[in-house]
Amino acid sequence: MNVFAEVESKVLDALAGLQKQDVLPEGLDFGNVAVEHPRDPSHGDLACNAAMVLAKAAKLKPRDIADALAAALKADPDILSVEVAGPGFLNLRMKPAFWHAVIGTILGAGARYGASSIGAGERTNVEYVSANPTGPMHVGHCRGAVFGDAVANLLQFAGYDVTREYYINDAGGQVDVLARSVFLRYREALGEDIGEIPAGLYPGEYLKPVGEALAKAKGNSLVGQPESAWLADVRTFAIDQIMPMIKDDLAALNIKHDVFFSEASLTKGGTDKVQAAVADLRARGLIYEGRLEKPKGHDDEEWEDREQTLFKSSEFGDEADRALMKSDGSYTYFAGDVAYHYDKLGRGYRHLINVFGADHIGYIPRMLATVAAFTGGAVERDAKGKLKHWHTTGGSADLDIKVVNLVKLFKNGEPFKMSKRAGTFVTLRDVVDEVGRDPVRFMMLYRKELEQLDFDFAKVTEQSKDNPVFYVQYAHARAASVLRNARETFPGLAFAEGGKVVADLSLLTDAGELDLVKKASFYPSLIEGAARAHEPHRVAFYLYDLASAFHGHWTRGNDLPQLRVIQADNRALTAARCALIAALQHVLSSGLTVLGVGAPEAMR
RNA sequence: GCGCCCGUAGCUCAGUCGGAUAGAGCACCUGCCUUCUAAGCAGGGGGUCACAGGUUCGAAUCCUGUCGGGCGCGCCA
Repeated sequence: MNVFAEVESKVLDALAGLQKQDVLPEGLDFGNVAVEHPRDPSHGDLACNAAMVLAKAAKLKPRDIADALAAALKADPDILSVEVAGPGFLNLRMKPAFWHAVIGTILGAGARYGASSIGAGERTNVEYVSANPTGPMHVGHCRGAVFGDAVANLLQFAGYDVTREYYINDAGGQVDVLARSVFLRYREALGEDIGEIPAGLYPGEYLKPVGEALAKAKGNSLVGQPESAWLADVRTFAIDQIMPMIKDDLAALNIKHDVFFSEASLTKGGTDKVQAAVADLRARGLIYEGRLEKPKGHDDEEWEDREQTLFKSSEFGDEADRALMKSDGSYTYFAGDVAYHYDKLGRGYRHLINVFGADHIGYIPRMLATVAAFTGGAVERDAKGKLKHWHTTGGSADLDIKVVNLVKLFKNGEPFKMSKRAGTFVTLRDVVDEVGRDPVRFMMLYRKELEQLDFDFAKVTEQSKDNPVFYVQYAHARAASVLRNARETFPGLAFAEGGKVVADLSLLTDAGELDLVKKASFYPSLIEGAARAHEPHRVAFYLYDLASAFHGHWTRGNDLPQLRVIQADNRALTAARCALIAALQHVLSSGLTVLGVGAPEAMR
C-alpha cells in the first residue's frame, strides 16, 4: 500500500458516495482516475484528475464534479484541505499525522520498505552480458552488464522470482579463432619464436598465460599435430580459462549470475536441442524450405540464391523469414538462440528479459517472433503492422527486450576506436580499478538505457568526484552521522524499537520535515513503476532528488539552529527527528541497494 | 533503399500510458564554513521542447510528414 493508492481509494469511495446521492450517474468508468503528486508544491500534497476524466461520461462540468467531490472528501479525517483549481484539478493536503504515520510504516518495514508484491513470485529470467568468451570484458560491455543487473535487482525487490543468466557463445567461428590464437601462444610458451601475430587472430597479451597453462597441461604433445587433432580440445581449454576472467570482471562490478548457459551444450553429447526446438516450430506450421529475397540496397556480390530451412518470423512482424541452417549444413547462430529460448521456456519462466546492445537491434524482431511462436503469444504492432514495443504479449510467457545504446568512447575529447585485434581496448577492469565500482555503476544507470552515452576515459577518471553517486551517498552518510552523534548526545536514545516508533512524531511540525516524509512516501510507487517498465534509471533520479531535499533541509539548520536534528536540551524532539532521519536513511539505502551501489556510513 | 533508436538550456541529460507557469547537473555570475560532515546550501541569467501540420478542454508527450544524428539490413556471433 502506498500513499497514492491509499488516497485514491478515498477518492473512489467518495465517488461511489456521490453516485448513491445521484450527483453522479451510475456506470461510470473510474479506470482513468489517478492520484499523483503535483510538480508545483503550491498545488498541494496530492492532486486528482477525477473531475476532468469523468466530466464527459457524466455529462457534467468538471468544476461541478470537483466541487461535489471536494465537499465529500473534506469529511475524511486524514485530509486537511481540498481545493478545486484550474480546469477541475482537486488539490489535496493531508494532515501532519498522516505523514507522521508514513515514518512509522518505513521504520516498521525497515530494509523492506518499498518492496512490492506485484511480481507475485513469478519466475523471471534476466539474460544479460553474454559477452563472447574470447577475452576479458571491455568498457563497452559494462553498460548492459550494470543495466541488466539493476533490472534483476529491481524485479527481485518488486516480488519476482529472478534468475540471472549468461549465455555463453562458445560455439561458432569466434571461439575457433580463439583456439588458434591460444595455440600460437602455446607454441610460444614452449620456446618457439612466433613473430608477429597473424591478422585474423587475437593478439591480446591476456592469451599468454592461457598458452602457458596449455603447455603445462599438455607438454609438447600437440606440436606438429594438424588443427583437426587439437582444435576442439584447445577451444574447450581456452574457454575454461577465459570464463573465470570474465566472472572476475563481473565480480568487480558486483555482478553474479545464477546460470551460465553454454551454446555448445545445445548440440553436445548426442542430444540435439536445436532439432527439438525446430520440430516444435514445424509442428506449428512455422518452418518451411524456401528462398529469401536479396535485401535492397545491400549490394553483396557474394549473394547466392539458395533454398534453405526458414522460420516464418514474418508472421510475427519481422520483415523477412529467417534462416536456421548454413549452406554447410550446420546451424545458424539464430537456430541456437531459438533452441536456447525454447529451453528457457521449458524451464518454466513466466517472464523473459533480454538485454541487447544497440548493434543487435536488427535481431530483435526474430527473437520476439520466436518467443511469440513458442508461447502462443503475439508481438505488439500498430495499425500499420509495425512493431510497437519490444515485447510479446498474450502468450503463456512473455519476452521483453531491453536495448542499451552504445557507449561512445573518447579519450581526451577525441573519439577512440577500440579493437580487440589491434589490442587497443580499454578493459572493464581498468575502468573499475581507476574510477571505482560505485561511480561506474551509477554513471551507467543515471540515464535512460536507450540514450547514447559518451564515455571519456580521461574525463571520467579525473572528474569522478562530480559523479552524482557521491551526492546520494553523502546524504546517506550524513544521516548515519547524525544518528551516531545523537546517540552520543543522548546515550540510550530510542526512537524505534522492534519496528515500532516510540518517539513522539507529533513534534515534527516543520514544513521541511514533512516535505521529506512526502518524498520518502513516493518510494514504493516509484519502485513499482520502475519495475513494471524495467527502468532502473528512475530509481537513480529519485534518489538524487531525495538526497537533494535532504541536503537542503540539512543546510537550513546552519542558519536556523532550532531546525537541527540534535537539540541538546530536548530529548523528545531529537528522538522524533531521528526517526525521520532513520526513515530517510532506509529509503536511500534501499534505493542504492537496488542499483547495486554501496550505502556508506561515512564519506570522509 | 528499408527497419529501429535518438533530437528538450552553451554542454550532459530527466520529464513522454496527454495535465497546471517545461526541470536538474556541469559551465557562468552573487552570497553562505566560530556550524548536527561545505563531496553541501540559497539565489541569478540562459528555452520557437528539431521543423510543419493534425487530434482536444489541454500536447515536450499521441498521429502524419520533413530535416538532422546513430545502429542495423540472408549463411558472422
